Amino acid sequence: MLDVRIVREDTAKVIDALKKRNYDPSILDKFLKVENERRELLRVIEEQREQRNKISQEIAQLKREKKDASFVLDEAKKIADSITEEEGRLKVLEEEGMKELLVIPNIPHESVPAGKDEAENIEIRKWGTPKIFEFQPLNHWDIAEMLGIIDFDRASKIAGARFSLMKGMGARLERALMNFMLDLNTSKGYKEIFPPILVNRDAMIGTGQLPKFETELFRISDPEFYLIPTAEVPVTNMHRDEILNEKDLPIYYTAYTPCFRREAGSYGKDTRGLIRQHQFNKVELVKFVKPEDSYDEIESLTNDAESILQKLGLPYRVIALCTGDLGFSAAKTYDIEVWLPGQEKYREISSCSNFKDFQARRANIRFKREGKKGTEFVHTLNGSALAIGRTVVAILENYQQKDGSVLIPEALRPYMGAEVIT
RNA sequence: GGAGGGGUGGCCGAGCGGUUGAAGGCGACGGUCUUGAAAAUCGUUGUAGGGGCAACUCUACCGUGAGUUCGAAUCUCACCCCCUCCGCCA
Repeated sequence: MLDVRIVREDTAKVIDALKKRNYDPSILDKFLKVENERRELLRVIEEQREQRNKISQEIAQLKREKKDASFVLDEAKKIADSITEEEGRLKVLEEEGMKELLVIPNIPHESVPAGKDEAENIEIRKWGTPKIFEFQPLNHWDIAEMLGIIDFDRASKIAGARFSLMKGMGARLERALMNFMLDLNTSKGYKEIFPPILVNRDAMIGTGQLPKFETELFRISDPEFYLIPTAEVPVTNMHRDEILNEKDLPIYYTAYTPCFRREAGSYGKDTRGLIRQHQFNKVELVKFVKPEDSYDEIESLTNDAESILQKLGLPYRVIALCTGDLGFSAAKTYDIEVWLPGQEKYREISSCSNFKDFQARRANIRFKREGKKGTEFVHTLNGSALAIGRTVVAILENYQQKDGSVLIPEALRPYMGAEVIT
């Protein structure tokens, strides 16, 4: 959520940001209109309340002196009625305003390249060299099926399309990656968290999934809960409605969770294999930092995610998302894309974002500076480190051998208890 | 699922419907005392929004939301959360 003050007083800047994101700037019109009415009305109401409070004091005084108060009482009654009525109108305006404000996206940082869609994202750096195979490398689903470590047919029997079932060394690989990533992240100072994966509506609003992206989430009713699409949601919301101490910042968390996504609107995309699933595992990094540090922190967070790929020996590139491709809540995002020999393409395996105060404002996460009055919103960041299903894909495809077996990356062998999957 | 208890400021903990933004204590900060520290003592100590150059001032907030009232932390209703006991359960 943007600072209402900025929307009101620096409207041009917000319009500019919306245009860069391919949003229609007229979404601001209604908000601004409602907001002005709200402020005007609030002013009137506060004046009336002041009057009412004064009269109430008078009544109290008269009663204490056992004097007759009926005259002032009439007047008080009139004001009270008027206030009740105006407050009703105020509430409507507040709700309308909030409804509008919650669907306005974050303002991209000035360092974010301008562009209308993913074609205009900028490659920042590359690591590793895609291996030249002396045979035609296979897709991961072919490899996995031959090795008998993933069973898509049975997954679809028991759940449906876009689900997978790991078996034997496949299941072991999934678990090994989880532990490997968590161990590496915690060794860098991230505190391990294992949060609820069902959350309430307020949590989803806090990180920006709701109200705009309802159709991308799984929801259960009775009682109402949402399945998290990423650990970002529960972990960021840990500090909702809190005032943190300056000395506690920065806070670094890492969390493994299953993630659930409807993938509505992606029919026909990545229908085979592990790339796009309704349920997948992911290890996430989340940071709470002081505003002045957040752009350094996104660099180090991205580096931390990259280091996992380096340890696994998987070639990747880092790209900066352009303004048109940036997510709703993000001010800046780097995607890390891993090389997939089966597709001869780099594919997203991590997304690292700085949300600045956008989520903090929605979730009301503040901090207090030592010796300073008042509070400020923290900046929040997060990134995958990494999406586990896609890491499995990358390992199977990059480490496949001519005989159909798959070598285990060195760093993972202690976790796998094996050097190769045959 | 059944029965009961409870949610007040950073924390603990009071609070006859009327100067209660909220006693008291702890903690924190500042001063005095002390060579220094402790002890003692005095003072300060919530958040947000509005108005004013400023001193300052107004409004709201005692789990959440509705209601009663001129006036609600205090009364009524609904909901949420926490705790205890019973039942059930991985």
